Amino acid sequence: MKKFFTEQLLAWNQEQNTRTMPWKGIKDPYKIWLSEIILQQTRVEQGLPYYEQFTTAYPTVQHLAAAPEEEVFRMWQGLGYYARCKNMLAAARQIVDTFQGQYPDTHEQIQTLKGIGPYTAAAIASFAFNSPHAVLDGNVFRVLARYFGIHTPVDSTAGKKEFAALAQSLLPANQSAVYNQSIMDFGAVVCKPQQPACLQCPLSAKCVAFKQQLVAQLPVKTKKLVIKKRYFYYIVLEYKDQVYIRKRTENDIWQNLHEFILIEMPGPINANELEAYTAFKEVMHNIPYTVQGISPAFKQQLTHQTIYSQFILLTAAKAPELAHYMAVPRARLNSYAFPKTITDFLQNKSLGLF
DNA sequence: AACCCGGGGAT
DNA sequence: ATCCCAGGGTT
Repeated sequence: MKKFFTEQLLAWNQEQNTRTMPWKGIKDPYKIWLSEIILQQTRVEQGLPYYEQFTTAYPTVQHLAAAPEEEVFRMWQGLGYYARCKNMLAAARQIVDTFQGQYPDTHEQIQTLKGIGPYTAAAIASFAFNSPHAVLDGNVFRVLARYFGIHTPVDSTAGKKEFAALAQSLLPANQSAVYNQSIMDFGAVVCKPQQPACLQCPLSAKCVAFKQQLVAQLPVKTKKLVIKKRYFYYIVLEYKDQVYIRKRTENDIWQNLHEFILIEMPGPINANELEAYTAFKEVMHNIPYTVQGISPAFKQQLTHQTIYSQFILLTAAKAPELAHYMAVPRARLNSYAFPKTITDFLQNKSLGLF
């Protein structure tokens, strides 16, 4: 069963796999690494333009390591999971500082880099160095759960161990790069999450889930998604063509991105009445201002949160003294990274203010 | 072990 | 709405 699996998978790859990606088949560990970080929990189509931008702007790890953090974050803007960006930059500097600019070539060393876990270490080790480590990503979990009929939840510790051992046992040690590439492509193209192409699948004859009609039930996941709602009211305070922003530093969404003066409310309010709230008065207590306008509400759906944002535009009558905020000329806002909901606001010309 | 972290496409 | 995407880090 295992031998059939590996043989058929490699045959499918050779005969039917037409999936193409710019990083596929390359051997430069730096570019492989960039692609892997960008693609963590991110679809290939979404990550593709970012990969092109990063490899163009930073063709080597030395270029990336020397880049200003703000510039790198700006390039990452819109891709999400911003800790990846922070860790990527840290890893680039690790490589330059402690590995003499030479990308580490062993699985053990690779996994010491920031932002590289079991999956990414195996991917780089196999793709760049043909090292015999099986990748275990969402595709692999799904393909193996179905083909072998495994009901162990993939989001449990026991499941991760079981699937990791199975994946490793299937890996032909001298073909780790092509095998790892094949199983992920196969999961993305044939053994898809919804409506997999079982009738064209070269593995279906021995696929447990197919034979038992359990394809839709596998893989098993236990965690349930809880989505909380949050209500953000942003004060866009201007003084002499400068706008007040700050970097988010809390353990919360959008860490290291920038924002305007935020007042978060426990529930929705009428933005026209924001001035009456204590939180607003505390921020604006000795700043004379006039209201220039109030934006429509922006809604952003994240995986675990729904964010409702509204922007109140104020002009200060004298220079505001605001701790923790910096005054930035409007024309220079584009050198800072913002969350999607704020870039949406900045691009909304209906208010005529930006 | 449980929880947190974005944005977007498909259904 | 719900799921899931070339997952990793923190608590």
